[in-house]
Amino acid sequence: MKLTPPAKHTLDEALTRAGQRTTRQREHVFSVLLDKRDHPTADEVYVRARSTMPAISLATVYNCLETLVSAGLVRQVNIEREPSRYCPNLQEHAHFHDQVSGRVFDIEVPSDFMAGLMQLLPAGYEAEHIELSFHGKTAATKSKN
Amino acid sequence: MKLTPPAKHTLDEALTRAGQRTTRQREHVFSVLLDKRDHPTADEVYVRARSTMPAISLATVYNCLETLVSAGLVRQVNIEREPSRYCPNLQEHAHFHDQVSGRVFDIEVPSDFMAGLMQLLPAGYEAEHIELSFHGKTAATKSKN
DNA sequence: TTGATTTTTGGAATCATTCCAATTATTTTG
DNA sequence: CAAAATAATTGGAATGATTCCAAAAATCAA
Repeated sequence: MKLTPPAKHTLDEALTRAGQRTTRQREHVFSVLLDKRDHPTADEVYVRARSTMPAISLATVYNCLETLVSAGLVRQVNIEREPSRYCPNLQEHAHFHDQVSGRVFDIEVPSDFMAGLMQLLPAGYEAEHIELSFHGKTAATKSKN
Repeated sequence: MKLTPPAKHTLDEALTRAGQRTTRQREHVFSVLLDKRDHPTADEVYVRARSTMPAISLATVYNCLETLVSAGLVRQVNIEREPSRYCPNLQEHAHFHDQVSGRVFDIEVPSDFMAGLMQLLPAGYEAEHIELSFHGKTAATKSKN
């Protein structure tokens, strides 16, 4: 509901670096994402954001998310053509999409591993970003994001 | 424009196995995909299909593509929330998305490699399908798909 | 403060895709 | 083969996530 000082600092700095202002709404949307580390859609963020900022609009949520993404603070996760999801986990990682519950889980990937994937590329291809996602079922869908 | 006998056989068999009929339109859409091995969107398939079957409708193209995908003959490729693309390359492979031209290229992946990726999954996660895509630029965007 | 620039906002617009009900094609059965 | 049953095609309407827009509000710069 409220940004911790270091988070606030990260936000301010990233926004400034991107030439954007820190606004109440951007702070709030960022805090919503940090607060519950799952992978909410814009609409879910909207619902959560409104619980403590009832006047915020959906358009603003979209705007804020886009700003946060382009400032490099948040990652936009697209799974099959479902609504985009947003996650504040910036560490390079893969995703697991539970085909039953629809939920998305972060999968840690050794830092050098992704780099290794680059070897697959023929000469002339320069990837600046790799996306790796698994689709299947979880034993029980036990954890919480 | 016309299915080769082996392709026709593959199609018939896969459709029958899936409990679906072989129709003129399904054959045609399949042939359109085989004819030019790029990664067309439904709309592009529609345009190509119409050039030799002017009466086919967009809804039918969507239906046929969905049928072919579920029959396991065609792979649906989703890149960032762009319109779905379709590719008849069934071999396990990755994709490279050229951020400049928007084009998608197939990237071959050693057959055992994908299996190796499974090791990244914690216990309890069972992936039945892995998606790997690279996003970046190509040296010159020289090839043709 | 004044003006200039950004943001926010609600609603309209967009666009890929799906849905629908009617027609047409294909298969099955008698 | 004809008739009935089933499935596929079609055009247009509906959907739903996202973007666009123009006006109002907030923030910053001078």
